[in-house]
Amino acid sequence: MVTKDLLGKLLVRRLGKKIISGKIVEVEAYIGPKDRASHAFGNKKTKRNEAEYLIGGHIYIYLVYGMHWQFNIVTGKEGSPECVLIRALEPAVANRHECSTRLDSPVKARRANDTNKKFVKIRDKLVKISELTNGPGKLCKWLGLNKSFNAEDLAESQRIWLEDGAKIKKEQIIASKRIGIDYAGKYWANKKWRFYIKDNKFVSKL
DNA sequence: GTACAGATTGAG
DNA sequence: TCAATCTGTACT
Repeated sequence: MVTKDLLGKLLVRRLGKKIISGKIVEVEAYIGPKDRASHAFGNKKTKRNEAEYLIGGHIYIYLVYGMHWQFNIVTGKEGSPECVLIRALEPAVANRHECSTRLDSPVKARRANDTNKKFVKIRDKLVKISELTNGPGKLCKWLGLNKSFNAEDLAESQRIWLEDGAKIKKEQIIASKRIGIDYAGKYWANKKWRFYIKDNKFVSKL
């Protein structure tokens, strides 16, 4: 399954001259027309979700709750609306002591061995690095993603792309229920299509 | 046209 | 616990 293969890969973003990246540590699969929780349930196609029908490797990004972006990677064939929601990243800043964001100039994180004690400054607020990308809305904010990235091809883009990272062992991958889709009914809501890396501090929820 | 719910987050 | 506030859908 493509979904699990994304775990451990590096999502790389170019912001001007700066390049920031994060390891994908949490994903959710949405498998198209049959999936009641998918935006493309019943082959539904609207202006919002039409990027989902592109060939795998494109980006599908949309807004929820009027304020948060959700970053998805399309995984299906053309016309086959399947995608993977990226729920959490482990930012490279966690290992490097440095960070840059579109929201603020680069700031050095406080040196500390424990990730939970490292901070970066965003809009004059200190944010725990471990709180930076542990949620689908948060990671989009950190990477400065918005509607303009919709339908962008990850293989062609000069501002965002994927790189291979450390391979994640099967034993390290946990499967669980997807989040926030109770409206889809028990059958679909209970599908274990959320995958995350065991013991990773950046996963949004246990 | 109006009403409403949602793949969330952060403040109080 | 709740407000923020965009988008598509299902109504009138």
